[in-house]
Amino acid sequence: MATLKDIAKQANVSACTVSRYLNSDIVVKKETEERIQRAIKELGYVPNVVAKSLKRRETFNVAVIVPKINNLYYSEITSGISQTLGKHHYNLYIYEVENLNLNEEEILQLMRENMIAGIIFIGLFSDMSFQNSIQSVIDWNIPVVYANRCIPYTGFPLLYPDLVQASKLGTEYLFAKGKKEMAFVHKHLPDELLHHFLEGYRQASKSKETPLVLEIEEGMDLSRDCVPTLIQNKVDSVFVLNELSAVYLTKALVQADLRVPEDMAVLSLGNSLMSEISTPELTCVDLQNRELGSRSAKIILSQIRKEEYEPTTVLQPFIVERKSV
Amino acid sequence: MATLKDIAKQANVSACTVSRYLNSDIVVKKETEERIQRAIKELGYVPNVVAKSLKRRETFNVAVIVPKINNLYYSEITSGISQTLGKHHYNLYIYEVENLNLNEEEILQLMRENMIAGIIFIGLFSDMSFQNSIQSVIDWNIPVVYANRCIPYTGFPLLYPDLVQASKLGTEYLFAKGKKEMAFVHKHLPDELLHHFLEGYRQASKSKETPLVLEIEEGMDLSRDCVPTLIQNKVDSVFVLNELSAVYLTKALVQADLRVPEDMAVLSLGNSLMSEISTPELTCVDLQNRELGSRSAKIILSQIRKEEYEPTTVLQPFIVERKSV
DNA sequence: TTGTAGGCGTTATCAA
DNA sequence: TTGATAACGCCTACAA
Repeated sequence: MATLKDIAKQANVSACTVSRYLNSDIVVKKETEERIQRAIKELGYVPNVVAKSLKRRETFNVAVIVPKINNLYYSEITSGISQTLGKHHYNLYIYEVENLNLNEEEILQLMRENMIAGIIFIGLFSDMSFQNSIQSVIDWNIPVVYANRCIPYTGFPLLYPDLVQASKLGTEYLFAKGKKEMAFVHKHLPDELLHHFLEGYRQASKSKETPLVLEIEEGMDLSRDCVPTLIQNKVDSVFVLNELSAVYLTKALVQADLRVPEDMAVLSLGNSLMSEISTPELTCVDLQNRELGSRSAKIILSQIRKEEYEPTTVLQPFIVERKSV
Repeated sequence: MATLKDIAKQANVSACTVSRYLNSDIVVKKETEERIQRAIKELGYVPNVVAKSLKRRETFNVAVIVPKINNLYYSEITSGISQTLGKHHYNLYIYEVENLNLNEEEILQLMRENMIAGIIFIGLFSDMSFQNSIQSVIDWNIPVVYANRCIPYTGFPLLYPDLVQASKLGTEYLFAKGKKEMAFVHKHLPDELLHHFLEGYRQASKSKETPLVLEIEEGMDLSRDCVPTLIQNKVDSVFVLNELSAVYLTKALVQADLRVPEDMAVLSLGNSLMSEISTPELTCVDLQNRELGSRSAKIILSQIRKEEYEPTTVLQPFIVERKSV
């Protein structure tokens, strides 16, 4: 394995010159350049990024901490990150929390050991729990981005979709389609988040009454536990705040011989392939997950380069019309 | 940022001793150990893996080269890899070829620059094209695993599902369900692979006649171009060799007022969430993608550790019964 | 425009 | 059981 020194010797210059040439900030003589080029080819030289990282005290590695990678919701975000990072020649580490069995402290220690250039957290730690490690991250001065959760903390850049707007758009859309009585269905959504949706509903409906809110609990049978409740409450449309649940609920509705959307409209939150392959195809509120990832990566890069960046990025959702509303 | 030396000074030992203690191959005196431990705590020492890598000339980073991460087929494999790697404290780099705009040579150069401990290719390069770089990989002596494509090359470990068996199982299953005339539907499947399926069919049907094989081409409308062909050929069951296509074809069949499975059974290849949320839920041949990933990771680790490993791993598929057959 | 020398943080070799 | 010393491959003052 040839090193810089070998190239230098072969080209009859000093290692320093080769290094300068490769990092091409300062110009070298044309003839020198040619000799170096030839030596590199002849010896099949490949620079050693690890040595470079050690010397420069920085790597080109960005870590993404994600709950689960085989989930279209997260993998869409991740793919956006990957795309932007790749364009800028940064490498992408993936850490699936589900598989890792590490607590936050340990994850952060791992980041530090590996001289990670920046960390992108994709919404996963319960907000308060992460609060504990914030101090470490700040002390250590590692660029961090927190994507996909709206938490009130402003110590590092946040990116998330405008959930109030998502709710408002969705609610307006259902009303515009002639629906009178809507319900929200969600799965383990913390109160803070649910609150955004109720606020959006309030803005759109201009009514003081709160709509029915149904939580899907673990092991619940939608056909038995959920559909009857909706019917009893004379609900004619549901806004399901979890895409997969929207798909399953739609299945349950169809099975109960309800027509979607005539008897019951279903609006799903999130626009992955799942909504598209559901039957009927789900109309949904697109949260722009890929864009979220891409922007997260850009902000991490800005931080790494000590450039300016937006402390908060709120993405605007939009409706994608299909056949379930 | 405290270093080994700082710890050594604080604990009144040499850096060497601290290093030995941390890598705990050789024992140190109990009293020394305590002093070192205390120093580490007091100074908040975190080892520097980059320096370690440089010195030891090896990293703990494994790269996965994957066509597309936001695709359940690949992300299931990737997640299996991630899980196994995580258990052994290896880090996972992800390179999405679709985003990378790099040719093989460049990818391999990247791997080398970063001193990657091993590379897992997930079926993506057209076989012959990858053939060109094989020599580099072998020369460079980087552990490599090639997952999810059955190619005849045996220079490095291969893992793939038994496609002949998948086809045989599927065919037998369709016949067992009383179907008389089946067709294969695929999308851009190269002839070598298609061949496996025809072989499996032959073994299961014991007939010399070849079944109808229908290729879905780019921009094809399934309802218009595919369903009529199936009907004209009096086909009563299809084995779709691509999960997403199976979902869409099922949609088209239902739209054409065919009953699935009574008029036309659909068997899908691959068992991700997609088959499960399709309507009707798709019976499928599970290719064990997560297991494939997990095994790939294990083989990479064996190679890295210079242990023995299976040069070829063939995973046995199995039927998952749902409602489309 | 180019070269010299020292060090990034760790581990390996050898000696004590 | 421990320590001194020299690398690993690269970058960067500083000097020429």
